[in-house]
Amino acid sequence: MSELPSDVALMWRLREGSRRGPKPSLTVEDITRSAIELADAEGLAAVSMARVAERLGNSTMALYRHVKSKDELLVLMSDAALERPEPMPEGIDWRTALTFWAEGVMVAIRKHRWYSKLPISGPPAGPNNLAWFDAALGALQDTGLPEEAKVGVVMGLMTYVHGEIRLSLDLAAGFADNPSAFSTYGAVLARVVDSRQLPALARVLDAGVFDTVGAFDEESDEDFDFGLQLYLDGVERFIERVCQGS
Amino acid sequence: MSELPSDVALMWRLREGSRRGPKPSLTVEDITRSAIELADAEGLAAVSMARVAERLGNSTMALYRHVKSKDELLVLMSDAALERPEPMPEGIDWRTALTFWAEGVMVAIRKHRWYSKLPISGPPAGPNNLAWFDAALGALQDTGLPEEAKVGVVMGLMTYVHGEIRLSLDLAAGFADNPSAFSTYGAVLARVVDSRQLPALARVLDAGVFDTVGAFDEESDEDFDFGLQLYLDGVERFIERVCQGS
DNA sequence: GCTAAATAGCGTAGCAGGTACGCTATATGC
DNA sequence: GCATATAGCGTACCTGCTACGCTATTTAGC
Repeated sequence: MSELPSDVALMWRLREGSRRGPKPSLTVEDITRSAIELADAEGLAAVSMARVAERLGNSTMALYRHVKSKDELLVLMSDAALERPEPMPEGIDWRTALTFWAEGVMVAIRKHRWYSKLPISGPPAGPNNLAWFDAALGALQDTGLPEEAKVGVVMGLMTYVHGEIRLSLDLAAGFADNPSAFSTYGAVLARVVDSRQLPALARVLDAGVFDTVGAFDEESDEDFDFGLQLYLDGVERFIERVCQGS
Repeated sequence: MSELPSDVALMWRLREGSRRGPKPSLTVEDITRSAIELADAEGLAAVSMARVAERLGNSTMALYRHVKSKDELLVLMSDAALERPEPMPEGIDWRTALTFWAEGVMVAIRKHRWYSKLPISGPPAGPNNLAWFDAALGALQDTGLPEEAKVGVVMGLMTYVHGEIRLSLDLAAGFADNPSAFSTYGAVLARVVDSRQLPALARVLDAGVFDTVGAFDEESDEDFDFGLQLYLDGVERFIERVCQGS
């Protein structure tokens, strides 16, 4: 019966109603929602305690009655920003299900482009994060993998998916800041790459692979799907290997 | 002959020596090295322009003669912190080579635990980053994949590797901050997970998978290798498919 | 009801960090 | 030598997080 960490208690709304004192004019949910709206509109850098309070018509310090610190607020945002996953379609195989899941993650996070800039503070513990975790584990239900292997597969998948999203969002942000740095990427590399020192890269440049980077598109899921399918091919082989006896 | 971005020019040391004025008492390299040492010793949060300048026996504002902004300094750090990759052993197959490469990345980044907290500002453009990129492309030399496919494979691999490292370092940092939050992770989940709402996760808990999370170890490469091998299995299948004619 | 205790909101202030600006000293090109 | 470009730096401004203490408000316990 140890104490739960305060952020976990807040995310699961476990504070028991204490009675005495004035009625709160704010709730943690209001604060979190307001911070998320602000981040959506102006980016994570615009989220300061002062700006959030201003939006709510309160003073900066009022927030600290509901939230221990700004870091705690960021943790709350990171769970609240993810909506619940859509329920999986019935009767699909694990591979279709994980692809469906991965695209759901991508769609959910793309609604909040600051998401992947949040610091990771610990393993997933909020209700929405755990719901996504559960959904991915559920997709592996019929594979016969042992539970521990399912966790390994899902953790690797999460790492890949979050990493890919982070990369594409950060590149998109960089592109928005400074489009010319991208359209000239091929040219910059050509200026700087010595084919004696970086021969493999020079071959790629010669093949013109980076000449079209100017056509950079945040919404392009090509790279995302490509890497995802590679990983899932690996999972397929792993399942065959582990479950060959059954 | 357009201008190179100033951070790229700095990383490749392309500033041409201009003559007039006092001799600089500082170089960009000094500043970068000093910032890296400070981050190694006290974390990225300790890296302020003031602290870096103090280490160098200069005033804060002196740094701005060499570096446009703190963000630019971070970009310089992100390239300088990676050493050059060790040369690949001769005569190994692509899979051994990429595993060797991935472990090299992990070792290199683990020397600078703040690395994965850096914001991503654009595609790799510094000499060290490009050297690593080249090394991974070189590992696929004999596969017969077209250049564009190599790039896709390597990008996916980088995403996975960096993501996994980021996750493990951030979790390790969280663990150092607050070990009890980790040793009680299983217990927290048990308190909070309802087996009706999150059935797959509940099964994992029942199987006791999270009971040993207390034995959290930053150095454990198990998860890293597991996911890596899954991905490489996928690459293997991809190569077979694409190159079946040859 | 009445009182004591707990609590919400908030004003103030301290501290840290990034950086614009302008001054001074110094080295070089002409 | 003199004009000019540049290195270093002191000052000052702004933004951001948050500790502290005051006041007003509500309720538990009597």
